[in-house]
Amino acid sequence: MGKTVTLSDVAAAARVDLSTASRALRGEGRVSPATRQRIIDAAAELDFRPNAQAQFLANGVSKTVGVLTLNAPAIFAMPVLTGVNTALGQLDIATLLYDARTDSAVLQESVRKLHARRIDGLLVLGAGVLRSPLHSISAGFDIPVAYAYATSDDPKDVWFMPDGVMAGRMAGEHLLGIGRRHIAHITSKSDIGARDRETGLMQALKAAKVPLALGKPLRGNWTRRWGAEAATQILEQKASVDAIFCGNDQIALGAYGVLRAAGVRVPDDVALVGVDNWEGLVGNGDNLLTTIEPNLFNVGRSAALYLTAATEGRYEPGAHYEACTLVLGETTMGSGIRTATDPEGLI
Amino acid sequence: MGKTVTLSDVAAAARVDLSTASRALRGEGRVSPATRQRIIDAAAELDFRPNAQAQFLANGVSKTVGVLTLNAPAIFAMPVLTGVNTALGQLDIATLLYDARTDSAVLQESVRKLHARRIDGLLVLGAGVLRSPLHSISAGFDIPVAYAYATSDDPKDVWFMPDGVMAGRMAGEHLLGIGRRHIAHITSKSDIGARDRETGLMQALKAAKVPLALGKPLRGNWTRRWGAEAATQILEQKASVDAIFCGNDQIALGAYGVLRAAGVRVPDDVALVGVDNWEGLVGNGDNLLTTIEPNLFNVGRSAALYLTAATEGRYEPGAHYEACTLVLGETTMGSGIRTATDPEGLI
DNA sequence: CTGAAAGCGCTTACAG
DNA sequence: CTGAAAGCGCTTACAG
Repeated sequence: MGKTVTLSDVAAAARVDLSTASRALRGEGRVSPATRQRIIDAAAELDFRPNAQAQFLANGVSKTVGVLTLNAPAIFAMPVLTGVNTALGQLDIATLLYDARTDSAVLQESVRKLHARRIDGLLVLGAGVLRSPLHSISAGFDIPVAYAYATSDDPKDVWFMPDGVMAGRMAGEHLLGIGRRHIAHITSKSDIGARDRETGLMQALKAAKVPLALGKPLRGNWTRRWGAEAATQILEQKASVDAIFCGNDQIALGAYGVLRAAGVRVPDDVALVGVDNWEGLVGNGDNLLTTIEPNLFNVGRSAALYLTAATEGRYEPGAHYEACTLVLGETTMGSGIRTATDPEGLI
Repeated sequence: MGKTVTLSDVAAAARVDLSTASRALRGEGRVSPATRQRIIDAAAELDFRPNAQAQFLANGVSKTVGVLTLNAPAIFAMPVLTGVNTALGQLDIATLLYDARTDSAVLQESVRKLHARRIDGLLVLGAGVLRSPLHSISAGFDIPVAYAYATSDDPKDVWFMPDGVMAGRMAGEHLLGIGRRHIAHITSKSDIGARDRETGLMQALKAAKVPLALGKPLRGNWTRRWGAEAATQILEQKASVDAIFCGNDQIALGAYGVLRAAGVRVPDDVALVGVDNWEGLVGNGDNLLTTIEPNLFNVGRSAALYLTAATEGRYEPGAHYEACTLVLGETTMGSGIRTATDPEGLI
């Protein structure tokens, strides 16, 4: 392992000035084909790798994006962050994550550090609806700022979210598509995610001129327990329900348990759709639940790509909603969804 | 927004040479208290933030760690990566992620880029047992290398893993602790994770002089379906079993469904313990399953901290196992585990 | 204690 | 087409 080879070494080997070598290597400026080739050969010969730090300093960039978050290990933040990391890595851009928790002093200090590092862009991650302290962040930066898995009340901001309305619409259309006409909705109350999914469901029902079963959604919280309780209510009402769109997978699993225990066949009597697809990520291909995958990874990726392309003015401000995906499972498709290698359907 | 303020500006404002300013600001070298204070005041006044890129170049560091992985979005990789990001961010170190998938050419190119960037350390993430192509990576680097959620067959390597043996031991001790003496084990076959958990369970049983129920583990795969099938087998054998340690949560959930459907009370008749705690992360406090949390976030953090401290020689080579945590749930504690705010226990 | 100088490794006008 | 020079913004021996 000799010393690190530098541009001067290449220039010397090719018997040119290092400015000429610099030009040749990046294909700019007038350089005769002959000397260019000589320089390129010398670089290859010496296995020259230009010092990125030096280039950054000379170019005034850092190839680093700052990520500010209030709670990185949150389950919803991790896929977004992974999407950010992956997309930026493909562009040779590093990620500097500051987890500010709720401490405003830490946040201020983080912003200073990001400034010092001359970051090329700033991502604010998973803060829910944006509060003022975070909001003011963008003020001090003359670089692109985006919000991922967070929204803002300022229309000049740019943010990226999963498409909750689409999730609800897809769930509704799928249930209608398999012939269900008495579709109930169990969800959480007073939550923007819940509202969007409900809106989407209602769009689908309206388009098919099918009313919502029970007249209105059952609103509780996001837990499996609430799903069980709401399903129990539905059973007790002896309402005519042949499908339930559950606001998330936990609710769906809770409802599933109660329905099965009551001897209700799923999906034959009642079909079930959830949202989140955590089971799908973990479940080694179980495919129990039909669910809507919110593609959080893509939310992170889109936000990251925006940041790197923002200077080119290719993006509109405001909200960007990432498409979600329908994941089929037994709760709407029955055991037909099972894989050929494991056809017994033992669960 | 005027121009960016530089060290020269500070020096000029304090009427000293910039070399003096540099020394004063970082507290090194002989500088009289008076002029030092003058310089510090000037810096504060001008809101000086030293250009990190320039410092890196001068110091020959990058404050960037490279992360090489074969599949970043994998469910087990995300928490590890998040742990890495968070720990490094606290040290003002950026992360550059290259997701090489299985392409060896991409991998080689990634290594070149990491070299060019003069990364301060390299983390290989979640590759399972290390194969030769990845293994050779460390050869070209004269910086610390660590493996996170991956193992190596070279004892000179350093790697960080969740403690699978401890997971099995904790599960066993917990079941013994609540009075169970007929503990069965459902797990996956031919998997290093499965083997470690089994080893730990057997340690706990041996210490208590309690034999494994059924004589040996039921080995299948990691799916909920296998959990259901194995539980069915146990029921059919009419074996005397009052607890099952399941190799992961999916198996536990599959077994849970079958037991409940067969009228077996959980945990009164049969207690259940899983491993992974995904439900806990997602479940909004449902606490259905008693499970072992592998603390993957900590695995990532430890690997990251090793990388930054490696030069100080504070770490041993070889394996480092991160402690896991017992998460109590209804499947061993009954409804007593329920939160006070939601005591009905409807599921 | 303080300043003048060289250096980190590259880029980029500017002359020839 | 090519080279000599200044610059990116800091650090660090080396003199005084």
